[in-house]
Amino acid sequence: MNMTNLTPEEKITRILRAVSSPTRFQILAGIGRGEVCVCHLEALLDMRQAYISQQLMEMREADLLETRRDGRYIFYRLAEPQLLDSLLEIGGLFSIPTYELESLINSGPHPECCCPNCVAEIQNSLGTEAKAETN
Amino acid sequence: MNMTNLTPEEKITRILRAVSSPTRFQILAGIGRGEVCVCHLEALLDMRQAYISQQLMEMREADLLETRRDGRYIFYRLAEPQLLDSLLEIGGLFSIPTYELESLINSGPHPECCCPNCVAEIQNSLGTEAKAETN
DNA sequence: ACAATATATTCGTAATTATGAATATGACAA
DNA sequence: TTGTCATATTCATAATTACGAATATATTGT
Repeated sequence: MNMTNLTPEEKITRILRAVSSPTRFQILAGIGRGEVCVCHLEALLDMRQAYISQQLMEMREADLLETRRDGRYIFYRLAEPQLLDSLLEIGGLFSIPTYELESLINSGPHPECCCPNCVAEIQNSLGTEAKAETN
Repeated sequence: MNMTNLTPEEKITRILRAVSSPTRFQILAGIGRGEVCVCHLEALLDMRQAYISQQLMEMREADLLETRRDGRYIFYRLAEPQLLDSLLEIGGLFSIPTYELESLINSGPHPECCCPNCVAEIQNSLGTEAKAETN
């Protein structure tokens, strides 16, 4: 699909449409400003893996997401993390408290996710925790 | 439809969904930062009246639009005109030139619209034009 | 009261989207 | 090379949405 011959309204609504389903918004927020693997989202959002993959594909086709492969893990990240800020801003215009949306935005590892990112971060915080205890 | 029991993701996507169809985006932009009547949009966008009304209703139900009646005309305006800025911003993030979207945003009267607003403004500019000619 | 005009609503159907079930692929470890 | 795990794809169908045709309503001028 060549996008250069889209009208301006088609271009912008292609983006908007991709985030305008509650499920996809949750997934987008679940990815947050960093990068996460699919199983992370699975644990975080309690959705079936196949379903998450489908929605990720839709957002990827709309150029919202980019991916990086690391072994058998595939990490997703927002192509434009600032999109989250714009969406919070729109929420603000319509009286949606920022903290409500912010609370959906992922940050940090998930205990049930076993991807290298999460495992590393959890080990890390266990370390500092132990170190803190020795004080 | 009581909105207080919606989840945050439902609240925000209710707004996003309402602007995520090319037709509705055109109408929203056609209203612009001021207020216009339905027949204005009819002339501007070359769409059928009934169809425009339907889409206006959808956006009104999503609280995007407000109305004012003046005789047999009903004027629509954005509940939050800043929404346009946020949408342009999102467009910018995804390489949609601002002028492309800006060009869809209505400003000023339409020669084929006979509502009081348009007629007044056109008369007005004819006046200044005539005055300009006398210089 | 009636005609004309601006806008809204209802209804039917075509088109699209959502979403589950099943299965495939690709990478790694043993 | 086989099994396992992470992720992707395909397919079917339920649910929703798009959008035209027809008609209704509200306001104003006559």
